[in-house]
Amino acid sequence: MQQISIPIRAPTWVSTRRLLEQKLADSLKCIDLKQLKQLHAVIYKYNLQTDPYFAPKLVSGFSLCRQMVLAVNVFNQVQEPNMHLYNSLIRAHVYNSQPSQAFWVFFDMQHRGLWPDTFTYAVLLKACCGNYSLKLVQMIHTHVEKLGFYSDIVVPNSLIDCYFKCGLSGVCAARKLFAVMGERDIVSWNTMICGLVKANELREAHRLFDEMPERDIVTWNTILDGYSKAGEMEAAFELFQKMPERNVVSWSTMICGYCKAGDMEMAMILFDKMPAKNVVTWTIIICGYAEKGLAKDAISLFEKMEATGLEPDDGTIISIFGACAESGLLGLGKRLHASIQRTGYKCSTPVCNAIVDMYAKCGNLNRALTVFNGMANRDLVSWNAIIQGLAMHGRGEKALNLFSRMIQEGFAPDRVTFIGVLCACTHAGFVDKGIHYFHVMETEYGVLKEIEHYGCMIDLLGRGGRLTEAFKLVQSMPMEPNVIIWGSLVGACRMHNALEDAKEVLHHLIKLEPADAGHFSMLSSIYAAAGDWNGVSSARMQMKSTGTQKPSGASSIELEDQVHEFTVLDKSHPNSDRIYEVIDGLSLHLKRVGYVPKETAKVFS
DNA sequence: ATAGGGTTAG
Repeated sequence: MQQISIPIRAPTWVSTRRLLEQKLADSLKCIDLKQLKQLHAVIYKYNLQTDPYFAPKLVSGFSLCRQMVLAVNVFNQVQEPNMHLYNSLIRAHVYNSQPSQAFWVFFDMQHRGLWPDTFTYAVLLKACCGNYSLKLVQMIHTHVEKLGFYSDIVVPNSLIDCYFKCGLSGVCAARKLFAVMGERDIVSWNTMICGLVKANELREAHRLFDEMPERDIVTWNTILDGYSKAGEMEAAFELFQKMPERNVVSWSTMICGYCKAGDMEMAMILFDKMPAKNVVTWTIIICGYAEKGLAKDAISLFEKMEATGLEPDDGTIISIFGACAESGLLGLGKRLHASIQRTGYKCSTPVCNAIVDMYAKCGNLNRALTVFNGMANRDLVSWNAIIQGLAMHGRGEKALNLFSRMIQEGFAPDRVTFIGVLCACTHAGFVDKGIHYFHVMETEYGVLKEIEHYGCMIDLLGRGGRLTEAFKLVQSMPMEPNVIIWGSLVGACRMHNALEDAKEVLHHLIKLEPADAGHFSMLSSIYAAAGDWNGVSSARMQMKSTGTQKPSGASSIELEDQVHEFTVLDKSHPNSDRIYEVIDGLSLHLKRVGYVPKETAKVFS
C-alpha cells in the first residue's frame, strides 16, 4: 500500500494522533465493525498499525467483533510484539472460545523470552474455565505461586472462580485458597459466595455473607439467587425487601425464582411492578409461562416484548425454544421461528440447534430435518440433537443413518451421541446392533461407558426379551446400579411376565427409594397375581406407611395453544364422558381389525 | 463476582 505522507508540523501530528486514539477508544465501547474497519484504514494510512498503543487496541476491537482473522493479522504485522500485544491476543482467543490457541500464544511469548504478568494469568484462567480442566488451573496456580503473583489480588480471585468451575474437587481447592488469602477484597468474597451457591452450599454461602465486612448489590443479588434456586422464596423475598438497593438483576432473580416455584401470580406482580425491564427479564417471564404449558400467555408476552422494541438475542431465543421443547408447545415454537425468519435474524449454530431440538421433541421430525439440513455450520450438538430426536420417535433406522453420515463427515461422537444411538437401537428393535455399538463405542471411538449407556443397554436387552443378559449386565457393571437401571429392569420383567425377577428388582428399588409408594403398589399386584395374600397385605401396609405419593405420569396434548394434561383413568375433563366414548369406539375398532392388547399389562395395572 | 442459554437412558 502507498504510504501517505505524514503531516509536517508536530502540533498537527500530535492532535491527529490524539484524535485517532480517542476515536479508537470510543469505537471499542460500542462494538461496530464498519466503524472499526474505517478507523483501521486511517490508522494504516498513518502507518500506525504496529504502534504499541494502536496494535493491541485493534486486536481487542476485532476480537470483540468476532473477527479473529483480522485480529491475528494485526498481530502478525508487528515484528517484536511486546507483552501488551501478547496479552491482547490471548484475551482475544479466550473471548472467541479458542482456549487452545490462547495457550499456544502463551507458550510463544515465553519462547520469545517475555514473562507473563498477572493480566496474562487472569486471562488464561478464563480459558481454563471454558475447558473445566482442574489440571490446567492447578498448573497455573503453582506457576503463579512460585512467581509471587499473589500480591495482585486479581489472580487469586480468578483462581477461586476457576476452581469452582472444575467440579467437586475444585470446590475444596477454592475453600483452601480462600482460607489462606492474606488480603481479600469484595470480589473475593462475592466470588466465594457465588461459587458456593452454584455448588448448592447455601448455608455456607450465607455464613460468609454474614461474616464479610461490607456488601454491595452483587453480593445481595448472589445470595438472593441462592435462595430462589433452592426454592426458598419466603427467605428470598425477605432478603429482597431488606436489601439497601435493587437493580434489574435483583428483580429478575426474584421473578425467576417465582417462575421456577410455579408461582406465576407473584412473578407477574413483580414483573408489573419493576421499574425497567430488559431482554433477560422478558425471557424469564415468557419461559415461566411456557414451562407451565400456558402457551397463550407466553405468546402474548412475546408479542408485547416485540412491541416494546426490545430485540431478542440468542439467549432469549434459545431459552424460549428450550421451554417449548420441554412442554411440547409447538405453537409457540412455530410462532417464534416465523418471527425470526421474518426479521431475517441470523441464526447462530446454537440457535439452530435449539430449533432442531424443539421440532424434534415436539414430534415434528420433518421440520427438524429441514432445519438441520439447511444449517451452514453443524457442530456435535446439532448431530446429537437430531439423532436423539429421531431415536425418540421410533425412527431408529434414520437415526443410525445420520450417525454414519456424521462419522463420514469427520465428527468425533461423544457420550451423548452414543446415548442417542443406543436409544435408536432400542426403539427400532435392533438388539444385536445395539450390542455392537455398545462394544465399539469404547474400542473404536474411545468413549467411556457410563451409567447412562448401561441404562440404555439394559432397556434394550430387557425390551428385547433377553432378561438373562440384562441381569448379567447389571451384575457386571463397574458402578452401582441406580434407580433408572432397576426401573428399566422392572419394566422389562413386567413386559415379559417374569414375576419372581420383578419382585427381586423391586426390593432393590425400595431400598433406594423407600418413600416411593409406586414400588409397593407394584409389589402388591405381583403378590396378588401369584395369589399370595399375605404378601399383598404386607406390601399395602408398607405403602401406607410411606405417606408420600408420587404424582403419576401424565400425557399431554396441545390444542389451540393450550396444553392439556391427562393421566390414567382421568375423569377431570368436563367432556370426559364424550372422550371415553371415542376411546372405547377406537379400541372396539382395533379389536375388530385383530389387535390383541398385551395380557401382562393387566397383572400390574 | 450477580438474572435467561444447545444435545443426556425410564
